[in-house]
Amino acid sequence: MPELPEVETIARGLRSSLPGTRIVELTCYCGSVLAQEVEAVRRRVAGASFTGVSRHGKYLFLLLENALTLVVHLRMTGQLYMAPPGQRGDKHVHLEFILSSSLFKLVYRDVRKFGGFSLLDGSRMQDFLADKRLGPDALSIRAEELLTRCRRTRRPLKAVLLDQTVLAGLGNIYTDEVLHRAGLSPLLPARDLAAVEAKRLAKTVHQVLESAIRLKGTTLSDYRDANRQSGNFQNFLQVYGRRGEACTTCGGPVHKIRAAGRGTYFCPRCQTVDNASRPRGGVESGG
DNA sequence: CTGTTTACCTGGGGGC
DNA sequence: TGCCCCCAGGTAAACA
Repeated sequence: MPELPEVETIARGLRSSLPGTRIVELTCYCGSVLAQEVEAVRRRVAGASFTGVSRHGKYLFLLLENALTLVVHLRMTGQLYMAPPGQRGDKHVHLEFILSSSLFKLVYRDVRKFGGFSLLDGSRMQDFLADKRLGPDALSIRAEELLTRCRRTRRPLKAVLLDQTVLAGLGNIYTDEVLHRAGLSPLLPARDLAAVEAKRLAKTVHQVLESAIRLKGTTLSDYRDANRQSGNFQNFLQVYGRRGEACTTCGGPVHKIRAAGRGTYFCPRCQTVDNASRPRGGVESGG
């Protein structure tokens, strides 16, 4: 599941090769991965050069000349990678950008076809972002802002961290890993978060994401980077996918529950709602 | 407005 | 070998 570290890894991979290359032709094998009509997209991008690559949360932005932007979301199983121009893809390849480069083409592959592209012109970008109501990027959010945003709701922390309008970039895997390392229960009502906990939470978010980026993301099944390489962070997961195994902190068994509609892994001993280190009921002074 | 549930889509795994 | 069923989950839409 591509989350922030996976999307960032792809962005970095593309950024080193894509800018400066020109789109010669767009071949579409499945129209549903394009938000707009296929022929309209083909006509508009043909001949345009890539100028840059950026990211916010799990959204990837491929910048083109003439203030055109291709917004990409990989959802569950989307892959965006460079491949030799002559390489033949399988039935899950839905989009191919034939480029001016003789070295590679840009390929979109997606087994479940949840993800896809939207072509926007400069004037529509703000509308797009406003419509998504994306929160601040998880890599740069500050503790004070995280605290403010958490205290707006009684929903459990798990649901709040997954909510892209609160914080953009965390998905199911990294949310569980962050909560475990921060010693916070996924079931804790976000409104009850103490300031000291928000500080710890923000710090842990940054640490986990940066560590995962260094290791080029987590590959459990489908994820591959822009060069089709697997990530390595799956070897460092503390709780995700480890039901019944020993907690790396206390040795107790990792539990799996359903929270916010998602499979949620955590250690009830290390991640309690009644955490003695957490000031309760607004007792915390200073405010 | 808030919070929860469902649809989208396909492959993989268990049971038989 | 193969059929049935369920599960995985990011987001949007539908729902209470």
